[in-house]
Amino acid sequence: MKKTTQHNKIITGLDKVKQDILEILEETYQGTSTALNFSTPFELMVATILSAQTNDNQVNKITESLFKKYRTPQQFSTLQPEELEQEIKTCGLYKNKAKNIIAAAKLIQDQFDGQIPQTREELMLLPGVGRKTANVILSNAFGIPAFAVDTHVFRVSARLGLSSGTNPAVTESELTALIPEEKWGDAHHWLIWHGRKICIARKPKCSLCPVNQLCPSNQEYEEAK
DNA sequence: AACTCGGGGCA
DNA sequence: TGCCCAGAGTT
Repeated sequence: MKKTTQHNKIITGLDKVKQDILEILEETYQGTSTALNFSTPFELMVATILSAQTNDNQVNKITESLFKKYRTPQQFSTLQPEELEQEIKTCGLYKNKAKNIIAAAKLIQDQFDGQIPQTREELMLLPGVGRKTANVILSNAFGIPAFAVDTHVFRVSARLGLSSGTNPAVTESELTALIPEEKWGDAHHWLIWHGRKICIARKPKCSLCPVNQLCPSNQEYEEAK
């Protein structure tokens, strides 16, 4: 039983570090979150598909004029790929995205009565919608709790020891268990913001990191310099 | 598990 | 000018 007690103490200590990290991130990045406001779930889906491997700026620049011309699944489903490609050319990967968006619109028309589905399983049937995009739609459009794990969330949470870094789905469940539901939205923004500004993929700026004293990966990056 | 799509941002 | 990137699909 002594072993069990000791084990519990170690787990508690680790959890304390995780909570400290999350608290510092919260203080550091408060007010930096940007709301995802689109008038319909379908528009959010289109914008989220467009944002893959692309700077948000590129998407924000075109969505207003794009949705002024086309808004509904019905309207997108009748587009020719070349028409949509022209509209979204500045977002990168545009041929795939155009094809997927049109196909998704058709599927919503044909199989979902023109309404975008509200379960992850059904959302992931839509071309161009993977687990991350499905979770973005669930949480932002329908208020259904779902932690969207993109590459930033995946990398940063793994480096900080908040997750195992096995794969995005595992990270999703680990963060879901670690962070209180009412803070998922904030935590998501902190991790992404931190990943963009400080904990970047190559040569992370550990000296500027507000949690570098608590981070299990800090030493390794400092030594690598 | 590796490859592909791709223009824009940034060193 | 070259390298990298807020994913998802295919093989």
